[in-house]
Amino acid sequence: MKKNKNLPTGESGGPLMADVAALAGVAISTVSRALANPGRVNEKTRVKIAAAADKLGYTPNAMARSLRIGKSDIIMIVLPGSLQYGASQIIPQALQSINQALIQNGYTLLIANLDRDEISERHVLNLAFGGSVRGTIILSSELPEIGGRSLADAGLPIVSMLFDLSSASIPSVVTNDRQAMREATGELIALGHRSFLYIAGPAGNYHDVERYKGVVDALHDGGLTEQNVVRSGGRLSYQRGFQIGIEAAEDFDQLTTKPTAVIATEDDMAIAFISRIREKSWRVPEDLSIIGFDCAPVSEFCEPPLSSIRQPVEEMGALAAENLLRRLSDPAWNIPLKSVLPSAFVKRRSIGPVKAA
Amino acid sequence: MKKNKNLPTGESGGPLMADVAALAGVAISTVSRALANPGRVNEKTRVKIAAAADKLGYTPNAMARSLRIGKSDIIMIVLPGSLQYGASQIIPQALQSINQALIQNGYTLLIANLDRDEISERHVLNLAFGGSVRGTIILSSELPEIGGRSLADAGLPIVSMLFDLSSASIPSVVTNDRQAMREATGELIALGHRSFLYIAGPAGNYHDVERYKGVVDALHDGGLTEQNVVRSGGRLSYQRGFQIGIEAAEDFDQLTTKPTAVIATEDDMAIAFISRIREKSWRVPEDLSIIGFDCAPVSEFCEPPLSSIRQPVEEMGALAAENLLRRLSDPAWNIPLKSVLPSAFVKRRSIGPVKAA
DNA sequence: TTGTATGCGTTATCAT
DNA sequence: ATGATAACGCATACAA
Repeated sequence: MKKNKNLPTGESGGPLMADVAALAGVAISTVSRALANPGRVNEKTRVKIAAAADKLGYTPNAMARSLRIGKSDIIMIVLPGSLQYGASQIIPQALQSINQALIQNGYTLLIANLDRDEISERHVLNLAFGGSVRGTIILSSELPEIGGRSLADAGLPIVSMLFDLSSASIPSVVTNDRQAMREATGELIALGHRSFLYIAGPAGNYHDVERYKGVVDALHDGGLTEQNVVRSGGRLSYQRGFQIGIEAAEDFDQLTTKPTAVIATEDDMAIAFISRIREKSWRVPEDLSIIGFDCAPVSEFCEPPLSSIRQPVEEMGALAAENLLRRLSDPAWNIPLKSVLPSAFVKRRSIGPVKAA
Repeated sequence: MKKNKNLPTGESGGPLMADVAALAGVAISTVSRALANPGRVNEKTRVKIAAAADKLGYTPNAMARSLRIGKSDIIMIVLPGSLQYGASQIIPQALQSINQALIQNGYTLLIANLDRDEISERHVLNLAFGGSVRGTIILSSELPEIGGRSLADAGLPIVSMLFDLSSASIPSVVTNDRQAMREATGELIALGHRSFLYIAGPAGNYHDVERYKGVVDALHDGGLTEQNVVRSGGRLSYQRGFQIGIEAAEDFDQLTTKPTAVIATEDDMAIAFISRIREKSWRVPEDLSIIGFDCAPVSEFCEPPLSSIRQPVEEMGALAAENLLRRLSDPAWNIPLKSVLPSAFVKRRSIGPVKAA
């Protein structure tokens, strides 16, 4: 293993292509071909080179290769914030399926920002504009944008997931939040509920907006209006789902006429709400029906098991990754601007008929 | 913005240092200096160059830079498997704090694997040996190792976190699992419990082994022996924590003499166990006391709120990152082989005095 | 202080 | 089918 002498600094390097070439007794360019286009080299020399490479434990330098060919194999994932979405696990689940698709095609996953502060934003843009990255999957309603640079202008293929960014011309893979919530709320109405508490996510957040629209749709379906719903929350981010639920329970406590059903934008809120409301001797679902959203893994082990809406997270992740990969291998192909995969209501014991007055 | 003509393929490139140099009317090397060592260039030219760079929206090519200086700013994280550790969120929490420390120092976080299959292992090793990566943080008891290559031999600084790999000479940041579990079990003994069900993690897993040792320590402290504990589980990975809890509840059902306290290696197991056992009309803590481990965010909203052990995850992540960064900036510095940050027992309503017989 | 020239490790073009 | 050589974009030793 020849050491390269002029290494400016840092850890010592491993064997180079030149070392393999020397050992195999061929030119560097032949080694390059043998490794990349095995078909365009004599089988005998190919074997010889492969043996040499193996013996030396040669691993190609990815950066040199990327620099030369003008593209890398790194896919950047831009997250909306923390991975710690309480119990919901939506983001980790999404990452899981994305990663699987990427890695099987030889790509590498770079997590760009778990926080959403300025230093992280700048970081994202440097990566995007700095040539290190081949494409981007974004899970956020806002594109990183700072100092006149926007992620959209980095010349990289972008796909969005979970958030509908199609209006910004970014191909998006989403679920039918609105319709799913409409159906779920419909179930409550069918059970006789006429008065609701809606526990909201962050004000203006895409999911909160869509899901609340679904609630209103259902109200209209049932001949009701927004008058029938009281909103709570809207001040904190999804990362603080439990806290939102706690505050909603306090709000509920203040209400003079109590709703008979509670609809949370997300499971964490519902879970914390139930916990607090039960401490005040409210029974679920006898006194109060409650539904969440996301079908957090823990939701079926709650007391009572939480009715919720299951998103096809893995399918969305896989499709988003698939779309990006196809676009990368065929720049002429246009990713569908919007793909919608359906969610499903999962009925559990947290809802029941409205209490007879 | 001059287009570079010979781009082999792919997305069009942005402005280069040469473009900035041309616009500013200086040599490329001067631009390089102005951007990297602002001190070693005339202030006037520096301003001129900065203006030109800004106007063109210049972002340095990270790969070219890395190739030239022989080191990258990418830190690779090797995970034990899925991010979806049920509700515990330990891994995501760790990632969060690591990322924060890294990004503030100009480093980038690369998630090497979300699964732990062969293709991922190979991927990890290619990254490590391929020069793309500067250092590694591993959260796993097993070093990627395949085809004669081991992550340990990549010539990269490695730090471990959550898992004690100090016996393999890898600097590790861990918590005192054993002692923490000893204290928690001691609490149960102090409450009068003499007969236990231990819900085990994966057989041979570092955390399971350590924590169980702590249980045994406590038994001895109290003049008891392993005879006083029945083990359940040990067949599934932590990713299936809920499933382990379900099966433990079934095991419990079969026992002729019932333990009065249950100790789970991890919260998910405890949560699922409680859910199932309550369905069979067991009351917690009146009939049965239960503790978990990790203090999952959701644990305080369980019914009843779950007693558990809180690990200083963020502190561990920060320290691991800090150690790695210090090592990178000072190769002569030796990272402490083992750092132990203490966990703390959090007492909640899931435990109580043993029922009078 | 600034410019010139060389090389990082690889791929691709062009001869042979 | 293979080899010599020039680039990819940047940083640095050295010369001016």
